[in-house]
Amino acid sequence: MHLDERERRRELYRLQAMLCQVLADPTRIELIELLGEGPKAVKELAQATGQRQAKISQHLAVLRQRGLVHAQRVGTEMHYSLTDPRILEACHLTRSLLLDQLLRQGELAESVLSERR
Amino acid sequence: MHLDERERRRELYRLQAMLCQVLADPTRIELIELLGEGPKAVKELAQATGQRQAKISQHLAVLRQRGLVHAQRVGTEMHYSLTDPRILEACHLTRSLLLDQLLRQGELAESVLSERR
DNA sequence: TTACTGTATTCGAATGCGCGAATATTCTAA
DNA sequence: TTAGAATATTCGCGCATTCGAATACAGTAA
Repeated sequence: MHLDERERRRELYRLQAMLCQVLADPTRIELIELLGEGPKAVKELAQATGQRQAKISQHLAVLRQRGLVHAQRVGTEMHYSLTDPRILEACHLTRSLLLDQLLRQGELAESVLSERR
Repeated sequence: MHLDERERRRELYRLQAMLCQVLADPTRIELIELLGEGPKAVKELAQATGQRQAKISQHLAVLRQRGLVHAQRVGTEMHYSLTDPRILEACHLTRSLLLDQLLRQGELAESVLSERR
């Protein structure tokens, strides 16, 4: 199957969108952050996030299917870890982008307020 | 309204997820890439992507509402531009992450194939 | 004014996602 | 083998998202 240049770029954008979709959930972001500290069992993750185990497993399944995390059996537990530290980097970059946005909005709000004084 | 530490972190993750959600669409990624080259009119963007104008406007509206792009009237046209070059950076980082993943999968496929020889 | 170009919005249908609840699976220890 | 702990999966509902089609709106030029 041969794709021309535009189709190849489109396909890449499609895959990239799927990757971003995985990052587009607060629970999954939290899981990635926690796994950034090192491998953890499902139970630990459930405890740390305060979420029900089934929910955590569901989100871990998504991360697993997309190849962002790796699971390993240790006795009766499953230990999850990030497959690539750059996943954490990507999270941090989008977060700093977000913080800048919030900051700018804050400044905007302040300047609007100061104009009214 | 006072939030404790955990709630504040949760709220941040929620906002970050919303930001990622915006990046989780192939058309929007393409628009961001195009706007990375400089400001462009809606018509240009529609042409460059080969998508219908209404669709482009819809996606631009999403980007606008989330503060990723800025719109400016120029005569009868609307010129869109990125509000922050780091948006492009974020796109590029997730893309390189994706490419690494694809590469690794490719290597895996190759090693599986070579084992069977 | 009218006509035209460029852009935005609305609507409805189809699809996809996240969640809780319930259930299944897998491993270990007795 | 049975019991129990840890984890995974399935199902169904409510909600959000995307798209095309149609329509509305804004600015310009005649």
